[in-house]
Amino acid sequence: MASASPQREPAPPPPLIAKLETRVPLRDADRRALAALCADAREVGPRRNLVREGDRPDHVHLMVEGWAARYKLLPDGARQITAFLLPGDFCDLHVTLLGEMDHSIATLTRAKVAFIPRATMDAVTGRPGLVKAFWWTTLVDEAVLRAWIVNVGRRDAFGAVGHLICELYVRLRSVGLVADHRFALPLTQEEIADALGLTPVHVNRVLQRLRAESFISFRHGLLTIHDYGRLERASGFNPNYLHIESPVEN
Amino acid sequence: MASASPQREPAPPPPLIAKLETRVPLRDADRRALAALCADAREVGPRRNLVREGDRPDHVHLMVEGWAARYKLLPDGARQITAFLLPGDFCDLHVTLLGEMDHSIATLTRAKVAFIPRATMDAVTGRPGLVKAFWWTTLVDEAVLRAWIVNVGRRDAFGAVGHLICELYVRLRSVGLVADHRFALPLTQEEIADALGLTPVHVNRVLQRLRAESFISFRHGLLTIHDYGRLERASGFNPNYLHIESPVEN
DNA sequence: GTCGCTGTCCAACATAGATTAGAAACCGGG
DNA sequence: CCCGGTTTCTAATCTATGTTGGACAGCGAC
Repeated sequence: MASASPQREPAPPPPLIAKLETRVPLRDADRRALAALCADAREVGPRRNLVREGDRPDHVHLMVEGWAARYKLLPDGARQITAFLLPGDFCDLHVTLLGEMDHSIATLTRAKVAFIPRATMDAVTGRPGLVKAFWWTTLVDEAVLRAWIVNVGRRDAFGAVGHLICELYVRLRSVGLVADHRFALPLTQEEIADALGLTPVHVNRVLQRLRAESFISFRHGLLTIHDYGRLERASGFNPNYLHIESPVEN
Repeated sequence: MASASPQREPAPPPPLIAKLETRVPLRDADRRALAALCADAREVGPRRNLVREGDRPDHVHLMVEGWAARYKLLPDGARQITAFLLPGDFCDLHVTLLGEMDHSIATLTRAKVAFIPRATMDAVTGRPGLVKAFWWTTLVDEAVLRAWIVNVGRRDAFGAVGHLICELYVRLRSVGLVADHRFALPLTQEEIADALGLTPVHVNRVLQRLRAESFISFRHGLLTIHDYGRLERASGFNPNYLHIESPVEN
């Protein structure tokens, strides 16, 4: 299968650049350096490991298209997903400075992933403008992690699922992947469960309820939010932690 | 009360420098710049807010002595602690690049905190060696957050408490705050509960069990681990995510 | 020494969510 | 169009953890 989804845009600026530019000003040279990073992206099938805990990968992975997840496995086989990686997200900027991977990363859907040699990465990291830009993305990632801890630790299942949906909605919208209040959510109920520390059957119950009370509809991987404000309130979502601030009316 | 705890060391190198130096080589000039940051530290009482969600603080806070916590409040008043801040930890490096605080920070014990003006911070951040060093700390913080998500999401209360104890043990040891297998743990059972998404009464139950099965003893804010290996195994703790690697035999 | 506060501990009871098992719907491939 | 593997959905049962309420211990202030 060469061409994948029915709706597809030419998207001249790679999502990474688009994302960085919403917040950090980039020079032309920087922009070119970044574009080069995204150049050589490989197709990867769904449910493929990109790196595994314990690896010391010699290159950094960058999502160009499709979804991936960061996860940890427990001795008893349980899995906890700690992040969903969307187009424009680095998978493992860490390896630049940290040694060994402390978690694994796998694609969820078929995806396009850029494999960036460590050396190239170091070169880019040499540019003062770009270290800052990358540091910024790291800080936002951190903020998302904090929000997830709250989600898992103190919200009930209903609130947690609602909150996750709101987050994905805002993040995807900021990358232009939301049309109206509808977006592709290629997640299995089990994957949602693993992200929220729940059981697939309980996620199912919650999803039923979200539908029954007409917050959302979700079929065939397409999710529609019927009343965003109501969902936001019901799940105590506050987008401030995503630091998208001024959507930069460009 | 002027002098607090019985055991206290002169500790000429501020914990921040000690911490950074375990991993990133620093130049003399860098070291001096860092020392300057720690210079003007103020005493702060216990349970004082340093910053609150929504603030746009004009300076960065750095823990020099004592404990603090990062937390979020939910609409229903529940609290989730997302990090414990120990000596040498920055509280809010974020504000350098992110705008508004998306969470609050409060001291837990009486503490010494350096208030670093944003301008000073920017100057320091200008040094290539130091941006990297700071970026490294951010990456480790991130790794800790991921471990916490697993803790809260997929471990049962017993495992979670055990895991937290192991983490604090290793982190404190790396800063020289552990003698034998005993260290000061100035946390209330309620604070532990708020960190793990549990209830104070259930934390109490778990603590009882940890004592009954002689994993630890914990009285008067002093915690002793009786068999570290066993506790590590029982709680599925793997220190790899702290990236302390070579404990730098100095 | 007593008061008042905070933190620990304890017990009885309630419930959100886990577990297990299986039926139905869906999907890609031959 | 059928087949085997996934994913979704349901129902019945069980359990870890939450809730409430109250006793007790430690400790600083007076």
